[in-house]
Amino acid sequence: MKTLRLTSSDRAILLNSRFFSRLPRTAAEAILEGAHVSTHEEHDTLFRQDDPIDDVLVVLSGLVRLYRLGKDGREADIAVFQKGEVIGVNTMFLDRRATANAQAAEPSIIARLESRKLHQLAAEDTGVAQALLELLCHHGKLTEDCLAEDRLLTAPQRVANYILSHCPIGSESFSFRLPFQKNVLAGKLGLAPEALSRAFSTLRQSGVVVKGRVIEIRDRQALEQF
Amino acid sequence: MKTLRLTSSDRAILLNSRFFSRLPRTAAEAILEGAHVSTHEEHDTLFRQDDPIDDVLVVLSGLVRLYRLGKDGREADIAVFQKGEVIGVNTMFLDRRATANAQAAEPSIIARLESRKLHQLAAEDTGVAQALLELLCHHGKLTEDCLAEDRLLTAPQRVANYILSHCPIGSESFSFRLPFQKNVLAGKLGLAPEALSRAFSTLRQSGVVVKGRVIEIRDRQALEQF
DNA sequence: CGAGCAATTGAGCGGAGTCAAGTGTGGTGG
DNA sequence: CCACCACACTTGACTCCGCTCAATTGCTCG
Repeated sequence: MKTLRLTSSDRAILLNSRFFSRLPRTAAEAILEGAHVSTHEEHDTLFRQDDPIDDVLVVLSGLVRLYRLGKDGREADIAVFQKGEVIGVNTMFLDRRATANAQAAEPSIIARLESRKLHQLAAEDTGVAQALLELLCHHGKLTEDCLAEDRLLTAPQRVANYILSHCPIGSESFSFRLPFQKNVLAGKLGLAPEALSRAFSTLRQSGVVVKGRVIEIRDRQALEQF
Repeated sequence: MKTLRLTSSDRAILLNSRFFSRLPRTAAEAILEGAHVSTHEEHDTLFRQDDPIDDVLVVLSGLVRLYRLGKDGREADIAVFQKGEVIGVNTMFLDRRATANAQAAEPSIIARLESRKLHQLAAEDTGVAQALLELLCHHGKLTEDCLAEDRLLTAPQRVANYILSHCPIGSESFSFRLPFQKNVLAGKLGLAPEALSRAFSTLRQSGVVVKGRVIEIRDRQALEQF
């Protein structure tokens, strides 16, 4: 892992991200001041549970998996972060220690912002605080969604849900490309890879065709009531 | 449900709560200005998913269950709130609509704060924003814990965990009283009531004795490695 | 063309949900 | 004071979903 300064395209990605776009311009500039970039190969560990954390991470490209370890070594995914998403804001306001492990699930490029500085900016500028509040609420809702899905839905239902969440409203049939390996999707949905595979099989009879990473939906209705 | 003004003991409970105690004094006073109180019987619904939400709720006494409904009518608990805990901050920064249902799981007294006002205070005073940030991070972590436990632990392990989380560190044997009905605990742990019952049975062989709502632990070691 | 990894499929098992019956307990009223 | 009822909880029997392990297929890239 090498650490470098930001290129101008890095800056562009950051400034267009959901989080930065809600940030006051001056604050955004200030944070970019001390920012660095690191590159990682697939399976690189970014940090481990209980590690002290000094940076907030932003995915510039690639994919980061956040997971916890069970006593037996099994892994449970908490979240998966894609381009433009922010990791580690939680810890900034807790005890500054990671609550989970983070691992690159693809070759990835990561921006590192000084969390001290961000914290300080939030304490000076309510605009920054506001952006952080919205970010946290959004994350919170996603985690709650995940928890509810785990408890209410079967594997095929979860997968159907996931597919529908990628469907533009109003379209009856459509197709899209999975943004990552099926392995990762399985983790994100709280399933073993085999279970995901079987779920796709089951959904075939509802008009879902899977070829490689491309998902094709023929009958949206059938999916919705699954 | 009747709505009243705050009594002085209500104010005391609020001001001692985790959230208010982190709030600047003037802001706390300002919020209490427009606050009201409502009382609810067991099973009363406080709000439903997708309801527009104008108030942030604080539990003064009793218990509030937050849950989502599956298509088949099954319920999945997202969180359970006890005295002093705050409900509905998330929605304040999203679309102001409830992401779940809330129900009194006991006869309960609830304080209602104007979320508009709280939101405005957060936009003026970074101290308020800071308190909200900490609150959200704390909630976020709890939800993540929950998700990870669901995915990593069996029913007896979850129960063992719950018991240990109520154990003062360093004590080898101890006992405590469940703060609510087993029914509610089951929901909180994502279990059917029967599964909770069976889990307690299993844990008996590790030195857990359950009598009514009182849990007694004889051998902490045994629990920890369950 | 072959090596290696991703994904699928099959067989078997175990955990937890469901339904149904039983046990206990606290509260009410005779 | 006791009988009875209501309700929380427990226990049993059964089913089913999803995990595990293992074998196979299919891809991708050297």
